[in-house]
Amino acid sequence: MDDLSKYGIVSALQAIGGKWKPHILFILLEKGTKRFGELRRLMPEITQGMLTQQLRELEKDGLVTRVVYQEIPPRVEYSLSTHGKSLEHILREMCAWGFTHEEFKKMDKYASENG
Amino acid sequence: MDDLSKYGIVSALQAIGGKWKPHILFILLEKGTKRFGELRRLMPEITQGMLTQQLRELEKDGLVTRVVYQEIPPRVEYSLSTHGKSLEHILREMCAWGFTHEEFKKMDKYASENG
DNA sequence: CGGGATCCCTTACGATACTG
DNA sequence: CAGTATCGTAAGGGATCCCG
Repeated sequence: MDDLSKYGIVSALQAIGGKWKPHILFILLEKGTKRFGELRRLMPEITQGMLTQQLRELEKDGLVTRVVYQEIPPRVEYSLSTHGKSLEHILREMCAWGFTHEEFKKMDKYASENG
Repeated sequence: MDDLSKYGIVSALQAIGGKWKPHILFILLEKGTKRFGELRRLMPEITQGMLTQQLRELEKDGLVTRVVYQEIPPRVEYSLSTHGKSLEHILREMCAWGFTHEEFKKMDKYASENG
């Protein structure tokens, strides 16, 4: 690994970073194909506009596949692309590290409060 | 992995995300202990203030160890803590995935431009 | 149902000047 | 040398309204 390592990680962070993308990716990873409305129900805090925007970015990055069914009422389904699924291992590792990090911070706080 | 997976990843992203932290972590990972001025020279684009802020946050998160030598002129050395080193595997995987992602985007662009 | 458009706020980031 | 303080800008995120 050379001095340009950072560029790879910057690209990765742009693809999966932000407030909502990890959550969306995990849902599609764990639960498979979902409609727009289902995603909204699974993420009650997100607004319609933000969900649309995040899905568009994930689609543009090739991580999520969007399928539109020309029906009345309209139906749109989202799923992970093959490329998106290649993130599974890294997402799970980040998740695991994050949990140990939370534990570490609690212990660290305890240590600093009690010597 | 349950529905709360996202929390781990949010914690991880807060610890290593942002414009500068990955670069700082990679430098300390690859080159070992560095003084403040050395870090500045290795990252010419960052301002003093930002470097200080990012290092403080990394230190607060327990990823980076800061050692002050009471000398004139002052000397301060930064290095990865044991906990910080536990990020090595994940950082390298993110970096590798990021590079393949860049290649994917180029191919995807080519495909969309040429059928 | 699944959006798009607009406006607003907060946070991240950055430039500059000053200091023990 | 290794910071701190202040101020300004850019980007991310959010509320609301409208639409085929």
